[in-house]
Amino acid sequence: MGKLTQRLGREDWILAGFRALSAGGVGGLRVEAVARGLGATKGSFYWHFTDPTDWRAAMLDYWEEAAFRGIITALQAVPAGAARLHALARIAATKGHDPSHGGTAAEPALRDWARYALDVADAVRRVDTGRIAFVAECFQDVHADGRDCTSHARVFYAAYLGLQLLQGAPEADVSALLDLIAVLAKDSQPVLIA
Amino acid sequence: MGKLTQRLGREDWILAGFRALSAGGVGGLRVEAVARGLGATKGSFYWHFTDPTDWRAAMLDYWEEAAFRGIITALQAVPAGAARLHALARIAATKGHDPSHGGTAAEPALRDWARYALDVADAVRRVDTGRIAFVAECFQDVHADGRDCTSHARVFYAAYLGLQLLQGAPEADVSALLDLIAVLAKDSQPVLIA
DNA sequence: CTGATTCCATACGCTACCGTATGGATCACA
DNA sequence: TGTGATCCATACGGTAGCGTATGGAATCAG
Repeated sequence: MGKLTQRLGREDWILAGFRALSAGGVGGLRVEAVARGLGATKGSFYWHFTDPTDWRAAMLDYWEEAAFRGIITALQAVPAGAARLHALARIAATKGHDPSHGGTAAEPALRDWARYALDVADAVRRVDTGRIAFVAECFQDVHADGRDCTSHARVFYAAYLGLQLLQGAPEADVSALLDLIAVLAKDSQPVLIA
Repeated sequence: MGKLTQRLGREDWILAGFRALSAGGVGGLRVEAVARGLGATKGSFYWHFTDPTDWRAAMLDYWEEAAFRGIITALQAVPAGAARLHALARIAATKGHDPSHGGTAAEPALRDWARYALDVADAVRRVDTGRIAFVAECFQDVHADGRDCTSHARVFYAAYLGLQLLQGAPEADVSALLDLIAVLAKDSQPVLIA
């Protein structure tokens, strides 16, 4: 979590913001409430941030960086091809449930937040397209011909998001995603984009 | 929308609640703010409801009924089999975008609300399992053998939810879902639930 | 140790919302 | 038209959060 110092930094407030976000949604991002959770007062807050708006912007920057790095760099270690896709399925279905890192646990709430704030929507869109592009590369590594796998990747990523929403058992989600990979990879026809 | 009367009924407040929910999320469900939107004051509210809690419970009942009826009764008219699955894909990818009915437009916000309120989570879970069961029936009609299609249905429904989250072009979503149906229906192996 | 800088608690006025109480407006119906 | 029931606006006190101002504590440089 935060450092062991008594004095707080911007990052402490940002991480506390993610905790509040995942616990209470966008409505939980209140200065004085989070301050109580940190054992501080808003005097600290208004030292590190000019506004709650400033705070939220900092959270957004932090998340966009972490969300993109998170899943993808973890997979760079796995050799390309089918193995990487399988690892992706396993990570995707399990990572959402660990509350360690603020950013990933708060992602559903952030996604809802995106519906009311334009800048949040932009950040989410950038992360999504980046992830989909990466998944498309994974599918292309499997097929080894030059075709476009964006549509497959998009459906797979959508299924991942949806399963996360359905809050089912992680093992069942893993097998469902693995099955979906198998079924999509077996499909030899390029997808028509009508 | 509401009736043309000046006096409001419970349903007017419920529908206004859905409008506020989809416009501003759970944080938008404030009595006095919604009252202003209705050209009324909270005097009316506290006549029809004892609490904001009472209000939200009524909204939840209303939604659970409408959300279950909505997609499914629209499909009972279509003959069973592949045609029904295709119609489902088309409805699923387009219905989310029309703001006519409060309940369907507010569904994403309601889904987020479910993360913080237990009763909302229960209602959403009931609707989801009902819809998945219906989709499973559709897949079974296609295969015409007795196998369990719940896993396929779950993945398809998850993809539908995810695509809705991704906010892409409706036509692209339709084709993606149709493609997914084709690919899933082609799959002759029953899915292993590991 | 001392001065300067960094960081934060406290106090204050302001706004928005909640919940209740009460009187008045409007409608149904005879 | 009158009368009871239905519906609602207004007014009030209470709570919670925002933003600022100000003094003081913690920390670091020298």
